[in-house]
Amino acid sequence: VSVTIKQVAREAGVSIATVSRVLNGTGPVREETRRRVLEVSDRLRYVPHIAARSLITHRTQTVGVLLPDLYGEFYSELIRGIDSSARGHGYQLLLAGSHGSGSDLEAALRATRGRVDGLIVMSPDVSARKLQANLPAELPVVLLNSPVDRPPHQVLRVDNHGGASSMVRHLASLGHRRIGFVKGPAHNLDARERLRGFREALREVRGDASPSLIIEGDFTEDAGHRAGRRLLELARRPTAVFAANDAMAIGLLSALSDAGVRVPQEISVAGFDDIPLARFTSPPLTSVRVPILELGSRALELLLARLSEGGRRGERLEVLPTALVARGSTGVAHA
Amino acid sequence: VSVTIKQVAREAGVSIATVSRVLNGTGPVREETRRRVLEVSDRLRYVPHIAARSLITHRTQTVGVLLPDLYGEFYSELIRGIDSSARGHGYQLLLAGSHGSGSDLEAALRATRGRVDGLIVMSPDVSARKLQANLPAELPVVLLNSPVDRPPHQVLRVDNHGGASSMVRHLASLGHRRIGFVKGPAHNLDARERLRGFREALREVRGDASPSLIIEGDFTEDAGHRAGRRLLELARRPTAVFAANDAMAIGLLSALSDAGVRVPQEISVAGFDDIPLARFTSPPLTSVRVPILELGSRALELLLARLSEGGRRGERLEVLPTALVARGSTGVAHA
DNA sequence: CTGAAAGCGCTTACAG
DNA sequence: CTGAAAGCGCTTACAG
Repeated sequence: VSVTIKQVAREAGVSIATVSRVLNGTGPVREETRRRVLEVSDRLRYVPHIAARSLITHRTQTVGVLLPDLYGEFYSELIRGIDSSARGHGYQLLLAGSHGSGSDLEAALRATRGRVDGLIVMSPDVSARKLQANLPAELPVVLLNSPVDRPPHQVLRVDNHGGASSMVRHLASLGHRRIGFVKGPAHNLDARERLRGFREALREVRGDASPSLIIEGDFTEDAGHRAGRRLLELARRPTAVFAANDAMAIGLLSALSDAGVRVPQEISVAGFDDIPLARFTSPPLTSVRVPILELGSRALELLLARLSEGGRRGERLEVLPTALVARGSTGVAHA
Repeated sequence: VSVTIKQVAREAGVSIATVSRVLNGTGPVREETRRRVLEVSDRLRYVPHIAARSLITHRTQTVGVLLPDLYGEFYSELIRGIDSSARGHGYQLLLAGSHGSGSDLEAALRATRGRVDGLIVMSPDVSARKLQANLPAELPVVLLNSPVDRPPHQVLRVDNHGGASSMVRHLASLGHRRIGFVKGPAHNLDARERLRGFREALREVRGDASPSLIIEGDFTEDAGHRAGRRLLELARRPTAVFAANDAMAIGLLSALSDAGVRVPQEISVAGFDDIPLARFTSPPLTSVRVPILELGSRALELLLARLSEGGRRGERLEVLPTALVARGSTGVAHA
């Protein structure tokens, strides 16, 4: 169907080896020959067959991206970061989402054999051991927010703990001591680290550590909404609520609005991630900025570095800083 | 590095042809041979090299997905729909976003040669002619919301026109006649169709057709915010505003909230897309439901159908219906 | 039921 | 500077 190198060679009156050399810029070629080959190749709209090439070169110019899920703005930003960086370096993206269960991850991993040069894997939910067992040893891998941190894998993390702590300190500086927290999924590393940061900082500022102030959640708007209702039923309401991600904070805002509770006059609300939408909730959401786009592009860069590394070993763990972004949803504690 | 079919064959004491037959379930094989090959292949953790296979079979089990952009919830939902459907059928996704300009699209298209069995292309911004010229004739293609509708390409569309009209009728039924409209990007087909639906329905209900009620926009929250401010400066404010997508409606809500204008008491606000977040704005956003997830999964199914079609020709244009979802952001006209 | 061989579209030593 | 040939890891007629 498509035009092959053979046709270009015949048409240009040279061997396929020469065509290959011209197109790859390898080896010496007479200028006139070069021009002729290029002219024919353009005219025939020849595009090299990558699969054939990669069989020999062992390079596919493709990066596999395995994500636990694809729901929501977080992932689209992450993918955007990876994609824009990949594009810049001439790489394609093979995407696989929703490997919720371990066997899905394994299947997705297997399916990438021979089609990618490296892997970016985000798997905050899977146990470290399981992950280790499934990762192909021969492929460079960058792990995002993963519980694994031993070589030979590069790990890129977000400073979840530090971000959560600084939010608590921010709230404390506004006078809050009774602070509700809406948790993320129990097996999710990000969620656990955020909870840990919350707890430690709360102790530091001598906040109220009542268990009733900590509500279950799963990172969805719905969970935030439910958590909001539960918190409102408390005998002693918190003066502020910190949700482990923005989606839940948005659900929280919605529940408070439904109940006629004013934010931040009666209750302050804070989130985590600082998704693009956070600026546009009412009131605008105070959050912890996670450089999602950068997380994606940096992951790709680390992977490319490993690809060209050739055995050299560098840092294995990199942590991206977070930043507190104070907006209208947090204010001084009322009572 | 990886184990090849040759190693499996040697280890199992058979020819590579036999290994191939066993693994693909083609051709007759003695049960005992079969078992032995399977045992060895499992033990060695053999995974066939897809690139090598696809060189012969001309099938890659991969679908290329080309999107104009990756920003926001719309795209993550769309990708999620495509991905979940692809996974179910054993297909991988090769993703390329942000082909804003025509040459990017062409580059992205070329890069897919030999690595995909078919293409899902969303390109509401590019002119029909340009698109036609670049699409590989030999590859099955499904076009999403694209201006092209002539064979041989399958086109899947969302009923933008009908959705916009029904929103106008909804607003009219609440007594609104002075309705502002925030446009999407000028060259975007979805945006144009929504505007057209708005205009036609507005005429139907004898609404105010003042040009000052139609504001420029580009589908971002920021544009919605700016549009909100502009509308508030009008001598005669509209009693309702219809944004061409939810992101802009959210920006609008934020601008109104900043200005202390109550929604829907003073102004009704409506969006388009019904992204997951629309339920959680305050007040919850009235919108037009676009089945984004279904758009993605349906696109993949249509593509797969074309792949197995073998020359048979079916419907070439399919339009997914939209649905009005009335929530708290729209109410009866005040004055 | 099984194997030897051709061939998919490329790249790359090896000669010349 | 250029070409013939080997080979990447597979699949698939063709024999037997």
